[in-house]
Amino acid sequence: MGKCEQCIVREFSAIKALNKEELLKIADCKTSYTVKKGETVFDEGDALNGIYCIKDGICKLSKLSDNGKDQIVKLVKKGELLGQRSLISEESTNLSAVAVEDMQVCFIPKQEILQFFNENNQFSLNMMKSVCGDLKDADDNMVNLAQKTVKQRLAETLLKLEFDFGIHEDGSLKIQLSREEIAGMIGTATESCIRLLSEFNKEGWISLQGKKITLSNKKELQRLI
Amino acid sequence: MGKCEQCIVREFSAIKALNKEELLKIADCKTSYTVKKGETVFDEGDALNGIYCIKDGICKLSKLSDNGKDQIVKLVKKGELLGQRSLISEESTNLSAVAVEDMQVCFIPKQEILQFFNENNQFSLNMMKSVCGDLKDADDNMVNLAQKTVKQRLAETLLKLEFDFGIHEDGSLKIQLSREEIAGMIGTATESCIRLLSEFNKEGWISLQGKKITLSNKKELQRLI
DNA sequence: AGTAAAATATGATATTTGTCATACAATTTG
DNA sequence: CAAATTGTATGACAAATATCATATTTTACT
Repeated sequence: MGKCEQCIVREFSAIKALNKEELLKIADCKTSYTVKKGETVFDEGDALNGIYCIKDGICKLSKLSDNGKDQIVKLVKKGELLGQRSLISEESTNLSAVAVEDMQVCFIPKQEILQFFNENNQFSLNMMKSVCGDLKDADDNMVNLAQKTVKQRLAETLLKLEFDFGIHEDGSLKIQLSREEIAGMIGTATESCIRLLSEFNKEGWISLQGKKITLSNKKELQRLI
Repeated sequence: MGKCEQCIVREFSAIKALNKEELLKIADCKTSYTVKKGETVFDEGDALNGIYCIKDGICKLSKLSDNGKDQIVKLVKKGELLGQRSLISEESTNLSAVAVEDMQVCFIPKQEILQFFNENNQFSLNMMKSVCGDLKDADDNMVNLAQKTVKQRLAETLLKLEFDFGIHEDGSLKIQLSREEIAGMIGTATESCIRLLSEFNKEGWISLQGKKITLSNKKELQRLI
């Protein structure tokens, strides 16, 4: 079992504030496992008994709306943590987490984390900063959802996906989402999303080959926003 | 100058974790002042050198969208703090804060707060919880904006305004917002908002007398959602 | 009080977006 | 491998919402 010292999560999350001793502690109590694409890490309403470190893969945080559609609130990728908000608020989750690609995660029990909060101030501060970052993103997102057209939101989302997750050698987006998932991110009907992707394709701004999306004219996409 | 001990902000915010000594410290360095309705506490992009305690009044946190409309992200009322996110993230603000009614605020310099973060763990925890609460609200709001109709959002917002700010003896909402502000909360055009308010009025679900709004059939409003 | 400015209200119309129907392609399953 | 299921695509239409125009009312100002 890994000692957490080399873990990527240590580079990108609040965990980086932990010292060797503390790392050994979580190495000792953590549970590692795999979550296959499409499988659920936790569900809306679940009470979490700890947080998840994402060693590899990507998952979507989403919430089911009354109309039956799943709104994707955030994509979380390797190096990041999952479940902090619920742990801090001492509430059950308001979102569900489902793997968008195969994931490697480690579960760390609540007690350990709470102890770090009490003993390691830098850890608390890092965690706070991370939540604040999420809050800022959420605020920005709210404004986009409220004030921008679906077309603008799609263009912005595509650019953000490329920025956040990168591209393959052939130029296509590394992250592969279904049309339904993209629609769930921008807050529109799946059909509208498909239609707009086709339109972008016809305009030559993107190119589509199956699930693969390549942004071929980012300037034009940027101009839309 | 007050000693902060009796201040309402101490009841409802992270400040409640501070002991007498710490309270005296902020009492010593704080600046109290009044912000008139319509005046700005801080503007999007401002670098804040501290946080604000709201002793009285209400303000709106909003963000200007590219289309020139102001999206209201949150209403903040007496007892709450303002500017924590920017302080923690060490970034300039992403939102502007404008008084919706006359406010009494106290400004506490950054250094004091940062010191409390280092020395008072409960204070940090409280602050974290508060930001997490904001994050949860923002997530919920995102889903509403993305998945619900304007009509549903208006109904929900009206109910929430009554819940959060209460009613006068005559039953009308204590908080008075312009139609434009309500539109900015639900993310729609001012005209659409006015039109729907008229419709709700005709249906007998609410009654309008100038800026005063009374929810006369909350069941029906609830049913809409 | 009287005028200007701003906020509210409402109609007419255009645009955007959602919904339903259907076809086809891709993927999964037995 | 074939059948069934799921995902993608597109058309036709309906519904929701924005925009523009124009009254009317309220508020602010000297």
